[in-house]
Amino acid sequence: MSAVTSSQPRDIEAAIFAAVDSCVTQWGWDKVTMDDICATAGVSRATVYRLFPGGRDVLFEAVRLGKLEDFFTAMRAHVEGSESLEDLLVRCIVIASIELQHDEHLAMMLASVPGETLGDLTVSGLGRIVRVATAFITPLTDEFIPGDEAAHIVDVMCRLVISYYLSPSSTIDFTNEDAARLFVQRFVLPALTITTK
Amino acid sequence: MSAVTSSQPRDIEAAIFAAVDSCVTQWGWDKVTMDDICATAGVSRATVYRLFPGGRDVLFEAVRLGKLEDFFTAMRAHVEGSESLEDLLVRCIVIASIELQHDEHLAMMLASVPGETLGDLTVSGLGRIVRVATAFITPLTDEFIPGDEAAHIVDVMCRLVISYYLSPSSTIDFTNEDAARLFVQRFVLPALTITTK
DNA sequence: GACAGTGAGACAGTTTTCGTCTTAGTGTCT
DNA sequence: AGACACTAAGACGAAAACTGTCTCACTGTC
Repeated sequence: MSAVTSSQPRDIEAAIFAAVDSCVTQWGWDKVTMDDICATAGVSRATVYRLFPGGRDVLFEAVRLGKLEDFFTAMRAHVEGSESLEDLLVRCIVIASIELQHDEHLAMMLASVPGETLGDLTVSGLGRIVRVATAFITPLTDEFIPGDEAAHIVDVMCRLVISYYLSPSSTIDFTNEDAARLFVQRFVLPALTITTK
Repeated sequence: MSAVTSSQPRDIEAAIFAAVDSCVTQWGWDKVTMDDICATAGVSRATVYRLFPGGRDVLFEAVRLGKLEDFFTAMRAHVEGSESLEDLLVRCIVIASIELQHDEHLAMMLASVPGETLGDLTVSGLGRIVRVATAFITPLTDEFIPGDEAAHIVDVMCRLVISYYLSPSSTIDFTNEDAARLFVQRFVLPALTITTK
């Protein structure tokens, strides 16, 4: 995108990221080796280890972090400018749920431990997602409720979205806006300790 | 299918075959381990090694042999009763080409060496396919031409079908019956040393 | 109870993978 | 030209995974 005068370290990094994505899509986290990634990226192992000191863990962590940020950045763009807390929450829930359902690969990316199955996602990967989600979403709630309350709400909502994604319910469908709104109105907003605008 | 009085050794074998198929489809030959297969089949490793003494190689060989036989059995059923050598050859070519194109997974299954890519198929896997194809098809040509001549024809046709599958040509499309027939008429039948019925 | 078949897992030998390192090659600057 | 930064290729030992064999306990059937 931007001009790079020397050789293209950005391009190489991007190629590696793309290679990881491609390899994971093809084989899944467990089956991918560093050599697979190097070969796919058309890059030597030395280069990968220099760009990502720490090896496999660091590289995969970087990829997952990138995915997470992409996801929440895109989501934030879609929910920015909400005129009420209710609108904001509903949009977040619906968009996240739809996106998760649409891209199963994403869910694995979001998980913390590489080999982690979707079933195990609730165990260790969840905390991570909740943290990032909180960091990304709470700024948007600033104009409606104080930070600590927002963190609490986001935490709960995040867990619910993931739970309903992993194990859909017949009574609540978070990919449906009306259902999500009804849920927010009944269970979330009344739980607030202070009055919202 | 048939009644089995004791426990179901057939079912277990079938489960293992299905597991191999599933695993290979999901990860490819290279990435599949015996443990993957055992887990997928819901069977202990001891059982797999008892049913397929020799381990991985024997098991995979059995699976590939089964696939090969399925393929050619199905094909033979479709071409049986051809009323002329021309018809027989054309049908074989078209059906094999379509089937190959339709099921890419099959092509890998047909290859001899597990890790073999499609690109390498021409090297070592080809001989195997040609052998089996010859064994399955030549009986059908008996009423038209003598065995040694048939083997020669099948050999050539087999290589051509695979070649055009691996690297399609703009001039000949073996999945098209008319094209295949034209080819047989022009290049194959005239090459026969004796007169066909 | 004898028996055949199975699951679970320990075991050693082998192979693969990881992460580090060295070497040589390439293109860009001064 | 020479210094410099970056890379490919691959050797290397350590760690991990995989393989194939084995034993043992369990579960049904005869």
